[in-house]
Amino acid sequence: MRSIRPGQELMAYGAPVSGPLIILSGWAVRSRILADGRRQIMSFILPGDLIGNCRQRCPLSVSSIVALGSLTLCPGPIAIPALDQVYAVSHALDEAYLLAQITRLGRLSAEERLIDLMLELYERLSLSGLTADDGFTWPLTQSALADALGLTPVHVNRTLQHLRGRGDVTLRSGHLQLTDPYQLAKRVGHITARVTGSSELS
Amino acid sequence: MRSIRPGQELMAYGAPVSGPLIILSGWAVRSRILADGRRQIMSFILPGDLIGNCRQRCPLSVSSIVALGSLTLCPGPIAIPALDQVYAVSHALDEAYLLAQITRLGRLSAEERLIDLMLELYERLSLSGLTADDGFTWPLTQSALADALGLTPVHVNRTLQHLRGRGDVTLRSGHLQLTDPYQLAKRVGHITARVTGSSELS
DNA sequence: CGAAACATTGAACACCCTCAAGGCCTGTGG
DNA sequence: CCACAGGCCTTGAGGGTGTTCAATGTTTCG
Repeated sequence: MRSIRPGQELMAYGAPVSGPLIILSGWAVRSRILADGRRQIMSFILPGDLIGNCRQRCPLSVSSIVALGSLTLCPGPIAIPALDQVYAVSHALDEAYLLAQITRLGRLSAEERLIDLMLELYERLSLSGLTADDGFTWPLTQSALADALGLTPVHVNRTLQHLRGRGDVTLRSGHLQLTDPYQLAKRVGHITARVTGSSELS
Repeated sequence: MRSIRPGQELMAYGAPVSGPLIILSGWAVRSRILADGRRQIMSFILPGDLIGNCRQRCPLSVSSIVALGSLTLCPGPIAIPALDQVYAVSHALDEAYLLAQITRLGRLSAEERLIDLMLELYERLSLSGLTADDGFTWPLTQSALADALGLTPVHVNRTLQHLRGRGDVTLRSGHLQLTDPYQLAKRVGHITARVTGSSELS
């Protein structure tokens, strides 16, 4: 098990991938920085998630991975046939979340993007039992949210206030509370990721 | 080998994935349609590309796949250990292209998005020998481009004319010609996808 | 207690959208 | 051969969503 400090880079863009890691606690982001400093967050990595899950020889990282807060992680087991399915499902879910992110950025309004992302995080954390009473720990700054949603921090702030004003969410001191997740999902047309026919998840 | 008509759906969203397929000729798109009719194209599928490349049990499709023009394809070989690496690299490249798409949609301007996508398609087709003299067949309507780039067809049209006006590209009758790919790549900070340490690609 | 990071607010502007109309090209049928 | 229909592309004018710049308030932490 390893401990990581806030802001530390777990994996650098273009660097060789050493091996699979499992996040035990804390959040991280997969991101890319453009030449002029613009940053795009591709996806969020939550407790229980697997990273560095590559099958090709000499894999290179296609994104950098940065710890949002303090993080603990441990090496993932390799070459255990019984875990093939777990790795495969994990990989498929990762892909599904990337597709959801593309749809958010390409076709949703700022308000829809925020709600849709909150619902995705809520569902993913629920699978690990990290939610309680439709709420969960929220370590994201508005600036990080902006980089994930393709917006500016200023506009994220205004959109958040709009959501608070409508009573859709309660967000303060690192905790997000969804007033009515089902109703929100219906409003923005949010769909839950599903990658296998049977109901075996994660 | 199978032939597919223009507009035909190869794979439906949420439907079981039957098995791997290889595109022999023609282009297709991975897309998702929202409840109100908005469409987002996640990625383009080019000749030589592999689809339905899932390892989990009972895989469900997380996007629908639609033929852009006429298409020919054949089933991909399965359970041949020697091909594991090919499948792994194909999968890694797919992921890299999704990340590139996320960055395009989240942080690039309309003009940058267009150029960046053109360069990606150019590079991918080059790997299959489907380009000649910095140009290639261009089967995309402006409407399809808009759905891929998160823009409206009207604005795609205006942006294209701007590019033509600057002499960056020549686009007419189904053929795209890049005036100076290297210069364009430099201008928008485009980076070529790379997923393995050695120089074995595709 | 002071500094730094984060959140909030206002005003002006830009990029891209919407709506609507017209032009071009291709294939089809009379 | 011509008329017509249906995609697709093009163009204009006006409006809205989100940006930029800048300043102030708030929280956190050493």
